This record gives sequence, C-alpha cells and structure tokens, in this order.
Amino acid sequence: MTKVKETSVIQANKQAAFNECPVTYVMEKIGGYWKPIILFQLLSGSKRYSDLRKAIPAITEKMLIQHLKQLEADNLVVRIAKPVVPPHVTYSLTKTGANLKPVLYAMAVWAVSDSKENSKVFARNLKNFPGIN
Amino acid sequence: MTKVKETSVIQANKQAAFNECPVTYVMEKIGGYWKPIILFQLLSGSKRYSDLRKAIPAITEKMLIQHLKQLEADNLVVRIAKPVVPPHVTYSLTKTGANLKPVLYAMAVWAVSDSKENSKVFARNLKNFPGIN
DNA sequence: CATGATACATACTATAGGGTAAGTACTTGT
DNA sequence: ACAAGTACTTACCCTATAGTATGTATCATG
Repeated sequence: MTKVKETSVIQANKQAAFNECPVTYVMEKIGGYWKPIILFQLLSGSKRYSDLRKAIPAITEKMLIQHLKQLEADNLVVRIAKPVVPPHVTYSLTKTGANLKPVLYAMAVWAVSDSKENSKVFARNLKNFPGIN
Repeated sequence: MTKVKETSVIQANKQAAFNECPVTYVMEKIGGYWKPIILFQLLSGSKRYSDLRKAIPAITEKMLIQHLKQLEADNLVVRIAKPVVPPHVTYSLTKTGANLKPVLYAMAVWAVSDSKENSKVFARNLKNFPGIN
C-alpha cells in the first residue's frame, strides 16, 4: 500500500495540518482522484467489489482496493465477505461515512454554481486539456 | 509554477474526474496542504502578503505565492497591489471564494464529530506521527 | 553606500501517490 | 486439464507537487 517515509518534512506538515485544520482532516480522508467517486457510488447503497469496478470502468483494480482499504481503515466503509467460492464481498458506508453526505452535497452545490458563473475556469481547463498544443 | 506534462494518464484521469465529479472539482481548487489554511485566514478578512506569512509560520514563501496565484487564477481570491515602495499587496476572498464558507464549515463539523467518535483515527495518527518508531 | 523591508521568482531536489502489468487462490463448468 | 470468474496482491515505473536555497527590484534611511 505504497509505503510512507517516516522522516520527511512533507509528512510532518501534513500531520500538523491534519491535527489543526479540520478541512485538511477531511481531505486526507476523501481526497485523491478516486475516493469521492467511490463514496458517491456507495451513497446509493452497498455494492459488490465487482459492481464497483463496473460502475467505475476507468479505475484500476489496484486503485480500487487500495482506496477501499483506506476508507475501511478510516472507518468510512465496511467490508462484508461471505465465505464462499468464488468470493462474495460487499462494501457499504458506515454511519460516519454516510454522515459525509451533507459535506459532499455542499461541495457539489458550490461546484455547480462556480462553474456556471466563472468562465476563467474553462479557459484553464482548455489550457490543461491533454492532447492539445 | 511547476509545469504540467500535457500527455499523462494521471492528467487525463484528473480531467475526467474534474469534468464529471463535482467533489473532485472542488478539491482541485481547495486541495493541497496549504490552500484550506490560506482560505481560512482570508475568511476573517483581507490580509497583506506579509500578514499571511506571519499567520502561517510553517509555510514557505514559494508555497504561499504559488497557492495564492492559483487561488487567484481560480477566481477565489483577489490581489490588490498599491503601487508604492516597499510594495503593499493585499489578498481577499472573492464572492465565489466567500461562498465556500458553508462548504468549509460542513467539513469542519464532520471532522469534529468524526474525530470524537472514531478512535481508530487517533491510532493511525499516532502510527504516522513523525519521530516515533 | 550598504542595509532593511516587501513581494515575489527560480533552479534544484525529494517524495507521495497514481499507473502498468502480471500473478495468486479456489472452485465450477466443458 | 484447462479456462473462467472473483477478489485481491505485488513489483516496478512515472509524474505532480512539496521543500530548500538563493536571487531580484525598488526606495528610504542611517
């Protein structure tokens, strides 16, 4: 799960921000490219591992379990495995995970209003668009 | 301002998530270690560059302007420079930036409740704490 | 005439985290 | 005996982003 160096300024800063800034705390848990997308999928109910894969075709299996494990460690999702063969594993939100709903909703609301009223965004989008220039 | 490679899978994925996932959209704008902290400082009113530096002692000047420039490009903060010597520059939130307040507040609320009811968090904190082990 | 204050800029290094590709275990179906 | 399905694991590479260190312009003041 991609080891972390114990001695590094960047980790120390992260830790400091993590301890002091609640926003950083939240982003440590739902940040990254895939976590919000996974959480979004689970907001609509518990899903099997393979269902998540199908629902998010672009994600690699490594990223998927890696983030699921992290979310589990952070107590945002629960893993339930039936001891059968072939394996049957479902993931669902914990209460804490479900409590994120208003947060995600607030973010979505802001995102929509911002992308409407802010045209500079699109300029920057285009500038960074891969495969152009 | 740390150039970005045009052709990279990670950029493409970012772009895709950016276009489709509003949460990712928001996190592209307020993510990173320092942005939330800077925004928090500006929530209480406009500040000079040097005041921000003093308010956030751990930040390096490079990180500070880099993020201020990004926030400005994203239309979350405005830069006002008085043409005097020595320079006098103040930063403040735009309307869009100020609209983030409920989002940041929702995150903070969740963070507090989560860190109270979730003891695993502190275990993980301690495990990652720099200078131990 | 050198120093200090302010608001940056820039070259280089380090690291966290994402991406690719391939392998594992176990059993049922052909 | 071999492929197929499920839920992972592991080894290796690449890139985005943070950190370090130093430099720049302008003017007032001692």
